[in-house]
Amino acid sequence: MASPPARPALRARYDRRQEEVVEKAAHMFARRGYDGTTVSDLAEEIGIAAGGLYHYFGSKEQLLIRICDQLMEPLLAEARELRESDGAPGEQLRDLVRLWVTHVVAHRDHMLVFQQERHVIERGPQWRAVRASRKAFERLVEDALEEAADRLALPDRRLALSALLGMVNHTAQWYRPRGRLTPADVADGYVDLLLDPPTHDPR
Amino acid sequence: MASPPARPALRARYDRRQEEVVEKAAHMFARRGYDGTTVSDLAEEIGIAAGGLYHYFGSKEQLLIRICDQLMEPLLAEARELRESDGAPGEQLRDLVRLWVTHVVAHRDHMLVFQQERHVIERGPQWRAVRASRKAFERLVEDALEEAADRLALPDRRLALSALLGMVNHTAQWYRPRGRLTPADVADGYVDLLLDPPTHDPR
DNA sequence: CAGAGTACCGAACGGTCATTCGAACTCCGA
DNA sequence: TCGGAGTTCGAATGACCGTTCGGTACTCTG
Repeated sequence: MASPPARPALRARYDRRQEEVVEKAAHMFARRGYDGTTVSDLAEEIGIAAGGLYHYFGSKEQLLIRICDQLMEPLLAEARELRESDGAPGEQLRDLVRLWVTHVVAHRDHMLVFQQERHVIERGPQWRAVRASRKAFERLVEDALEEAADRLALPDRRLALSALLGMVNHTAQWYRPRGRLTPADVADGYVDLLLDPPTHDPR
Repeated sequence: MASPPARPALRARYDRRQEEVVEKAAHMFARRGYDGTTVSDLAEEIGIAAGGLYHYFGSKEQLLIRICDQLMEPLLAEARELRESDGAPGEQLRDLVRLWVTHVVAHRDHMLVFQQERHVIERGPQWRAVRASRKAFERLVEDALEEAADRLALPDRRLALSALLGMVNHTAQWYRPRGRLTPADVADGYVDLLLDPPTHDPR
């Protein structure tokens, strides 16, 4: 991998191209799998020779790391921001899940890759940052659940957390943008499952 | 791949060995990924030379197919049996989810492989049977949800189905047999989330 | 114990793939 | 228009891996 160009005018183009590679790679990895996609396949999709890709990335694995980073880092940042904002503590859970589902849906390919390559992510020191991001985010969700504990439909909070993680992550596998549900609809559905029905409802 | 031995006395040993290969393969595939596990790795784990494995399996992919088949076929069969049994129609959902979670937990490695290699399963005619099993099973779950529709906490049944699929499948990723929750506990938790609280409860 | 059927070995093969690298080309800045 | 930084090509490389196959040792059967 070459270092990025020093001249600012060229730097922009370089960054744009690099971004294109990440995006196309995420799409192909999601469809055919990481190992099922050769560097040549990817290069052909971009429109350059295989060797040319290494101008933008040091290795195939670094590309994969970048995909996962781009997924987790902004999500974590936004979630932290939300957490520090004021707002009814009980309603933070709903906002968090909305943010989360929206993110998953907006980066479906990244998410599918992230899930499919779990075994790679779990091993190796080069994945430490990605693992830390995921852990930190899950911790935020856990805290939000804790704050809504008195309204939780499930006595076991660990189980509630696992259930929520399962539901939201699985969303990447079935959600279609042109469907009838918005990401917020989906998120609200999940939260409604987790929380007891409002008490002001007389039967 | 050689044909199985004709002599019955040897057939038993052959079958046992084959089963051992499937089990060990599922375990390694779950941990290191399908592509991350070489045939030599697997052979070493079994304790024979790489070539020797081909005595029991035609190819690495056939082995993967077998793993997925062994996961889905018994599950589908048991689910169908349950469905045809008598029992309160409303309670079939709970029994089905219990059966399902128990199965997922008992075959965690198979399940993890099944999820991780989704992109392979979706392609190619040799995977048709596996895809059909999964589809049929999901259909059974859908029907059970339908029957419990009047007690569902979520108006949107498709969303409820997706949520349930997400929760249960995700269970393979966190459940530990030595934990404090039994599979039935977990299953009941999921069902409790999906169903409205019982109406006979006076506040 | 003989010999057929069975299990496994171990070396080799063919193919694929990530990665490297020097040359060639493009295009910006002066 | 020129020089050089930046970009891409294309061929080569080296490693790895799934699979094959002929031979060997083992085991059950009669």
